[in-house]
Amino acid sequence: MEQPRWLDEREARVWQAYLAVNRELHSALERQLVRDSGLSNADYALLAPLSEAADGVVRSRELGALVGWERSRLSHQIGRMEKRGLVAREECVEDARGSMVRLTPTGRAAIESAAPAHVETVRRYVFDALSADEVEVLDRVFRRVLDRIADGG
Amino acid sequence: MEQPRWLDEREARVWQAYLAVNRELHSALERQLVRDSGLSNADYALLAPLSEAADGVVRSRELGALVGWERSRLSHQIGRMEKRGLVAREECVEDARGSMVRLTPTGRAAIESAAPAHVETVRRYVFDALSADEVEVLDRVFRRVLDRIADGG
DNA sequence: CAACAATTGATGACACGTCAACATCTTGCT
DNA sequence: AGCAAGATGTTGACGTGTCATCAATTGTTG
Repeated sequence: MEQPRWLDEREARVWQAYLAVNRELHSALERQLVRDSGLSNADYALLAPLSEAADGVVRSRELGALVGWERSRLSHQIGRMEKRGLVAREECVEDARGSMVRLTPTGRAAIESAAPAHVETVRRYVFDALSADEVEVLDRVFRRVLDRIADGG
Repeated sequence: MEQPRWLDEREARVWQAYLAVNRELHSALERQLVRDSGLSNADYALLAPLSEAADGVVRSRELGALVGWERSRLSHQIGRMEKRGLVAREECVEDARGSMVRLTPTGRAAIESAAPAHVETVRRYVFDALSADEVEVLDRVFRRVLDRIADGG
């Protein structure tokens, strides 16, 4: 690392604002979810793709890919949700290493009851504040940043 | 909750992209920090404002305000950093309830050695990918979202 | 000043996330 | 077939984040 290329004033402000949005949005959504339906952001992240799958059954590996989580994180979260009866683990027929995750009736009821208020909250805090042009800029920008991170180091 | 106003296709895509940026950026930065300097994002978040304060001493309450953390989170993190010798707690003279946080020489060495590579990583993943116009849009958008969340409910 | 309220910080319990290590199974190579 | 390499999932340890609660102190108000 030679001469560090520091952030200029505007960049530093935007970076701090990004960190703040992260923090505040995450905790606002978590509070709303827990209060209105007893689900956490982590619960919701898994229940959403499960509820969209045929029969509410998804292979663990694929569920991980859908939400972008590592195996260990996924396994721990599924374990916690299993204890509360939101999902159930089943053996995988095609691949004896694998494990299937099944959405229980309790889990389906939970996500269906949570979704409207959750989406409404996202809309209220985020999309109601944005013009169509701004949404388009965000789309491009987020995708570009993701590409950069994926392109390694 | 009457008719839920669902997100349209583009909004849903952008929301997923936002969640992915969060996830990937946070973990990429964490990995870089831990690898190159043994600090976590949480460590860095506290060391940065401490290193900019006169004498490296900040009252706990104010440090919390600077980084936007709740008291409990701050107290736990300071405790962990104190164990590793990065900061030290001292009594507060003006207010016997309070507690002062002091950056130790070890802590200062850590943040000064970590900062250049960390900033370089933020620049590489984020700001090098953005035009000046896009940075300006992000500035406005982030601020508007923060205002909405702060305006309660 | 006394009583009540608010602020500040610490703590324990528990949820969440990451890493390294492990067991098990599948795949690919020879 | 047989073996090495990779894939899949789980586990334990530990760092991180939130909530409820507590103790101590300060602020406010009658």
